[in-house]
Amino acid sequence: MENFEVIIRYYEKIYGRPVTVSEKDLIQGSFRKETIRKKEIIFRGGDSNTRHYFIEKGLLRMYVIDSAGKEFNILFAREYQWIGDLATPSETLFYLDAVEKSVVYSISDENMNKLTNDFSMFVKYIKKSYIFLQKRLVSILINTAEENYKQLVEQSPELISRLPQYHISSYLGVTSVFLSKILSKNARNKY
Amino acid sequence: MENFEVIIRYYEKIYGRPVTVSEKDLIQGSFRKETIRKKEIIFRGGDSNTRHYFIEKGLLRMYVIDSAGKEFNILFAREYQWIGDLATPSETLFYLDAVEKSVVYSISDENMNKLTNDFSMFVKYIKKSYIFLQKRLVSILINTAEENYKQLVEQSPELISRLPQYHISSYLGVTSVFLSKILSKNARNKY
DNA sequence: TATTTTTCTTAAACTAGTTTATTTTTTCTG
DNA sequence: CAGAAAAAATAAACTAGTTTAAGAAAAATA
Repeated sequence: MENFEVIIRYYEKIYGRPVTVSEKDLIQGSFRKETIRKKEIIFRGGDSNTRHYFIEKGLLRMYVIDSAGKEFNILFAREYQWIGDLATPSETLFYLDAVEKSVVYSISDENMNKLTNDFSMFVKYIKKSYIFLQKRLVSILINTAEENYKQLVEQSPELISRLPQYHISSYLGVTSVFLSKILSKNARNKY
Repeated sequence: MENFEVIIRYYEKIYGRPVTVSEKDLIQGSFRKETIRKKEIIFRGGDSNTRHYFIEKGLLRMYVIDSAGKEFNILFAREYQWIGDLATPSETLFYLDAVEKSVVYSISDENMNKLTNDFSMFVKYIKKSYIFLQKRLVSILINTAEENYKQLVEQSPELISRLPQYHISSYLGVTSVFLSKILSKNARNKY
C-alpha cells in the first residue's frame, strides 16, 4: 500500500499541503510503479501513446536513432524528475531506456491530463521542459562541444559521473572519439 | 473599434463558436495592437516580463546574440502564428525583431494566463511549441546543414522566399558563407 | 582472480564548417 | 534611373569534428 509514498510526497510538495484521501486514490489509480532493468528499453521510435515517467530511483535517457543507426541523446532524467515524449499520444521519434536500474512511476497522457485538470500543474511541467530545451538548443547552436562540456560539468557534475562518456558525447552532439580528444587535451593542460 | 477583428476571429476559431460580448471586451482589453517597422527591435536580451505576440501581418524573428556578437535565429513566426519567450516573465536571453513591417497583437503573460482560464489553450500552445523545438533540436543534432536546408525548403518554402539568406543560415546554425557554398554547389549539380 | 566484455584513448586521414577579405549582384532610396 | 547600401558569391587558409581502426584500461562476470 505505502508503495506510492514517493509520488504522493511529490504531489504534496507541489500542492504545498497534504493530499486528500480521494486525491491519494486518484494518484494510486493513475500511476503504475515499475522497475526497469539497466539497458531495458521502455519505448521505441514509432510507438504511439507513450507514457510519462517520474523517477523515484535511477537514471533514464531519451534518444533518437538516425538513419545510419547512430544514437543522439536528447534528454536525461534522474531522481524526482520527469521524462517522456510530450508529443504523446502521437507516434514518437524517440527511444527511452534506463542507464541505471530504475524505479519509476508511469502515467498515461490521458490520466496525466485528468490529474492536471484537477491540479493544473502540467502547465508548469511543460513550460519548464520547454525552457530547458530552448537553452539546450541555444547552447548547441552557439557553443563548441568543448564549451558545452564545460558547462555540463558545472551545471550537472552528477550526470558526468553517472553516465558513460559516450552518452555524454552523444548528448553534446559529437562523437565519443572527439570528446575523448577534448578531455585528454584538457588533462594535459593542467600541468 | 473593429480593429481587433483578426484576433477575435482567431479566438472564435479556437473556441469553435462566436465569442460573447464580455469575451470580446476581455480580448480588446488585454491585447494591444501594434505596428512594427522593419528591423525594429521589440524586446532584447536582459528584458524582463516580455509579452506574447500574435501576428496579423508580417514576419518576426527571435534570436540570441553570442559573446562575439553573432546572431543565431531561434524561431520565426508569420501570419496567424504566436511568438515570444515562454520563459517570461523571467529575464529573457532573446531578441525579437521584425524581418518585415508587421502588425501584431501583443499581450502580457499575466493577461495571457487570465484569458486562458482553463489553461487548455495555453497548454496547447506551449505543447505545440515544445514539439516544434524538439524537432528542431533533433534536426540540428542529426543532420548536416545541407540536409536541414533541404528540409526547410520542403517544409517551409515560404520562409525561404521571405527571408534573406543570412537569416536562414543563422537559423540552420551555420555561416552565410557556408550556406552560399551549399547553394552554389547544388545549382551547379542541376546541370 | 583470470577472462571476457565494455569503455576509453590514440592516431591518421578526412569532411563540414569558419574566418577574413574581395568582388559581384541585388535592392533601396533620393 | 543613378548612386548608395545591403545581400550574396567566391576564394583561400584555417579549425572543429568524423571515420575507421587498433590498442589500453576499466568494469563485469565466471
